[in-house]
Amino acid sequence: MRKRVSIKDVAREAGVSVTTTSYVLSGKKDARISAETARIVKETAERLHYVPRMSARTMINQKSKLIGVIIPQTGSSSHLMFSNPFYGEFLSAVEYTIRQNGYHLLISGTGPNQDYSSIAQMRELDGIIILGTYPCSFLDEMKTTGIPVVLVDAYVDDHYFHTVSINDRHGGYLATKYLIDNGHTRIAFVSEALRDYGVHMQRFRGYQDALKEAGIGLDEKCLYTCDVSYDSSYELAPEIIARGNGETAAFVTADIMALGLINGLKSIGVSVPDDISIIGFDDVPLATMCLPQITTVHQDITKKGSTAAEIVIEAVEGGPKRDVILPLYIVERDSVRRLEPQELAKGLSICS
Amino acid sequence: MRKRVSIKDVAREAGVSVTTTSYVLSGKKDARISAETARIVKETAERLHYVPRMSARTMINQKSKLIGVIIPQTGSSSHLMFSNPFYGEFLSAVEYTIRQNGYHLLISGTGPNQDYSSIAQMRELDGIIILGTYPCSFLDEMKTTGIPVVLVDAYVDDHYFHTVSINDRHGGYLATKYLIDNGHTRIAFVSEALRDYGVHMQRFRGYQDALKEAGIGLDEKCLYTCDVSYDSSYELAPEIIARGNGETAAFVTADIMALGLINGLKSIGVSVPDDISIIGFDDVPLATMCLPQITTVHQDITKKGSTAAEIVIEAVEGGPKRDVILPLYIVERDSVRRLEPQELAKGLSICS
DNA sequence: CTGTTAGCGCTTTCAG
DNA sequence: CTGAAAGCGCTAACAG
Repeated sequence: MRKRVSIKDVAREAGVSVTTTSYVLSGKKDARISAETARIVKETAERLHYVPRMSARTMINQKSKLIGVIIPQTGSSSHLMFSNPFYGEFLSAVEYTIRQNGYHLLISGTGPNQDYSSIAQMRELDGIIILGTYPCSFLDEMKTTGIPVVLVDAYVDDHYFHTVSINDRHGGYLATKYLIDNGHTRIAFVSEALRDYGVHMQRFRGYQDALKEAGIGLDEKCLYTCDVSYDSSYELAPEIIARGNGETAAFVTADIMALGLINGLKSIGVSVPDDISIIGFDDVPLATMCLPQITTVHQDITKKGSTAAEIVIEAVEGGPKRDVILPLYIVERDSVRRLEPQELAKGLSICS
Repeated sequence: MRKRVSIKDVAREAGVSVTTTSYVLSGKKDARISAETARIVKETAERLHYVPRMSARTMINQKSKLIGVIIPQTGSSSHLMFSNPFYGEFLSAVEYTIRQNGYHLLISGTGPNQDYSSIAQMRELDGIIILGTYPCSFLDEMKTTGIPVVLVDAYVDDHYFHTVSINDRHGGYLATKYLIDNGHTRIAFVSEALRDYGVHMQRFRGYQDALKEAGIGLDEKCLYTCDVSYDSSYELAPEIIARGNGETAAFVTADIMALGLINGLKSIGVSVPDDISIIGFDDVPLATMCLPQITTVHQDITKKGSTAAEIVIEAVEGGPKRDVILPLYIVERDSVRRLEPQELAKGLSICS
């Protein structure tokens, strides 16, 4: 391998100084360079396949043109959580938007001995997009870096952070209300373990709101917890039946979990929606690929990604604090059954 | 924001020179530094929250500790192809392995006016993992950068590139043979448009091999093409039926397509496996989340990712050329039905 | 065992 | 309109 061509080489070859070369190639507006010189320099750079090194530029500009994205990891293996298709779709939108603006994407999980603020500083990230909920200490560390951060799907009230989210509480309300409007009164709530500032907590509040509005008391026995994964919710199915609370419906706070539950239920002879109705959340493509197709709360994941990306970039370039809330609506499909009045008292037939 | 602390600050604060500081912090083995000095320096660095900047290191070492991954993009929107869960799982494994070795992941698609070799040089990537098939001109450009490249799922015979793959031809053979062994003789082949060096081409060869072995002639009318996406294969369903070739089975070269086809068929009243049997390829988690669960050719996607990652890292650090072929086997599930002898002549009942 | 110093490739005053 | 030179943060000879 021959040595890589530097700006010096271009300058020498073009017969001008490095300054001139730099001016031409970085397109400085106030550089009074003759058209002819500029042409020669550009041509020479092209001919030598000159590509400026970001590392050198970064040292000077204090700008790396790099955006970091933090995606939740699976607890067990600390692999990135791409098992939930939500993240792939989100990332795809972020990458596209970022790239259109001349940035690149650094993607990294964090291990026990490597905190992200170090990675951020080491790589001199211009901006960071954080997906999901993290301990306050983690976010405080991020603040000390001074790097703009966009929080996605986290309820943290701190002026430092930009946010993009949906109204999860309202979403939870809509989902639960939809079940109630379809005649259900015994409604299970299935979610990830509730954490402060987390989306599931908010969806739970919405669940409570709808119950309260309908005059239905909250029954702690109808609350279930599992990981946000297909397998975990699949395995939850027998427990729901075993507890025998007679739910006729369940609000499951992520489609991937809803699908796991539906299939888990199916595997023990319980049919959705015939025996129990299920409504999900997210509206990932998966929701229409299965049987029954999942009735769910729709959010625009791609839009969430592109919005987060736009906001970091704006922030990097000095933009103001932004907090965006994206819309939400119910998509009716086949996993919820209308319960007729006479069935109300019966409860889940399997348990009778 | 106060200015970021540099190695100079640490040196001054610790009362030693920058050299000493550098030696201590970058853990040079041959540095004869007194234990006491080392302790003080480390402590000071800690106290000042010193984090070395990679950009400066990169300039010196010519090593960025960055690995680039190229993921196929959707033709239409040039978003990363995360709609196929294959890529998420793959990426997840790469990221994890890379990170364990002190590298980070740069992920970027490429647009029309931004060729990847420029990105690679600009970011001074240490290594590159390329997923899928690209024009030779693209690969030739990569070669000129001198950066180690691992090709995943591409059949390019060039000593420059490391490769990790599976025996796609054998996989295609296994899949087709499985259908034949189950009594099928009219077998459709559904794949992405065949490209030289591509995995689908190889799988097609395997399809031919099995047909030939069984003395079944190749019928061009039974060859179908669509995008590697759920929607695209969903829409293919009516065409397969309309052509009226009487296939009793289909080998579909990706699970995501197989699922789309199954559901597309279902939507027009054709049942899998009752009316037509389908075998997929990949064994993504999706294959067990649907009904019927998809009989498919299993490959270990996570292993593929971690292997690719290991190979780039080895290559970066001067390792030899490697070509790894991962194993493959059939997973029997519910999308293939055994065809009884008397049904053989009948063909697809729908078309009769 | 530790300090001085010369760059790595690039941008940017400041002089011509 | 163009060039010389300083310096971003860090490492690695080379001296002491």
